[in-house]
Amino acid sequence: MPKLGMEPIRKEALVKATIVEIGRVGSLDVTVSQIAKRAGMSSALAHHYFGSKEEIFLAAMRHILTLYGAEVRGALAAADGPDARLNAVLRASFSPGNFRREAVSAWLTFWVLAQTVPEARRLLAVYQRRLRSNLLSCLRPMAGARAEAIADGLGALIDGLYLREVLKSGPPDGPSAVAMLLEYLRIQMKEQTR
Amino acid sequence: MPKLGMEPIRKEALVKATIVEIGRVGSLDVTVSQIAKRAGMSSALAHHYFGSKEEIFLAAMRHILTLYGAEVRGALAAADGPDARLNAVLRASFSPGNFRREAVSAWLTFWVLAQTVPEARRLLAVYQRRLRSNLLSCLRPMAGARAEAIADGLGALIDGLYLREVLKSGPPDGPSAVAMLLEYLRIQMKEQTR
DNA sequence: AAGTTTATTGACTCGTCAATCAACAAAAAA
DNA sequence: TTTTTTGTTGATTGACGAGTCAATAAACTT
Repeated sequence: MPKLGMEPIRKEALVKATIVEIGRVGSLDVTVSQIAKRAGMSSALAHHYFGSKEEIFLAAMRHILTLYGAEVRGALAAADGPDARLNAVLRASFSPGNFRREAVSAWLTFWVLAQTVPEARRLLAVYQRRLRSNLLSCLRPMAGARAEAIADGLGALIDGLYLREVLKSGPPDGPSAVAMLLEYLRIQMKEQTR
Repeated sequence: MPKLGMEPIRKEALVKATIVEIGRVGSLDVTVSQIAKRAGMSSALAHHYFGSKEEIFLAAMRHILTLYGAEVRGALAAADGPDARLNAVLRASFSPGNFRREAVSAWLTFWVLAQTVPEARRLLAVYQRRLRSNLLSCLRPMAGARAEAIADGLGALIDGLYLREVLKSGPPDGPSAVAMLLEYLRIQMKEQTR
């Protein structure tokens, strides 16, 4: 009973199933069959639409980055003024969604992928540039020439705090990570006035 | 021609070969045969001495952490006074050795492993505690009660900067990462005096 | 109605790999 | 010197997995 126009539906199902499966096993050691089964189709169909396992992973990575981008945009839209906007960007990186098992595994394994798969590296670079640009647009009004250095510091701190939160034992504590970021920002801004 | 007392020699060879192979492929997708071949023995012997692939990986992880620990200890021994000691600890995380392909892959894949393998998580926790304790012993004389917060910030910043250096395109720039850490430290210390 | 495109899968190929085992060799212990 | 322990590997097992393919069927085109 083949309905037409299945391609986007199947692809989306596969992408979501991929992320779930990566979260379930905690690595890229996921078979196309597992993914296809969770997405409710045969593995042959998965190959039909994506061609290879690597393409499936890259599509999943794009999806994760898209989700993150949407979250940031949403938070930014509701924020007024540089201060609130900066707050929104920082909080977005530590939202509950980013601490879900699937998201954590996705990020960690994508970092590994980025070592060797050029497209994965490119996608990661896109994300970092976007974060940096978001930070800069808030920081420039407040920090002027020092905005760049502060943005770089915040960016690295975000990644490091995220890594530590997700790998420590016990539940992650997003708010305390955000507090650390705000403290960093606070002393950087105080620095501003000599 | 079996010489006796081979066990430690074989194990060491396997551990080193494991790290090289992980660096070569950039992930844990390394076969026991590849490792054994590089270490100059049959895969059966690798299983004989380690029992399973996972045990080989954990031994490799212990080795990496041991190397790092030795590097820090060495740098600390040559440093006089809290300031110099702090400098030594920070620089040790961004030494050329830590930017070698094998070390990078090892750290990234161990982070992934730590999600699901308790022993890997434990080892990572040991490393983090040691780093924290090293930082604290330097910071307490300079920062008193604020030492803990500063140590946590430095720890996260180290991980985040490392991640960004190794995943960016182009060669990593250790000194600039260290400079960022020192800048963070500088403004934290300035904060000390209101 | 005939032909083309899209959807779909079961079966299969070809390869790989972790782990085991039997067997052999040499040193040490008895 | 017999026995035990230690070192070592080739061959094998048993399983799994990525990707292909032929075949089936529904929809759309002409």
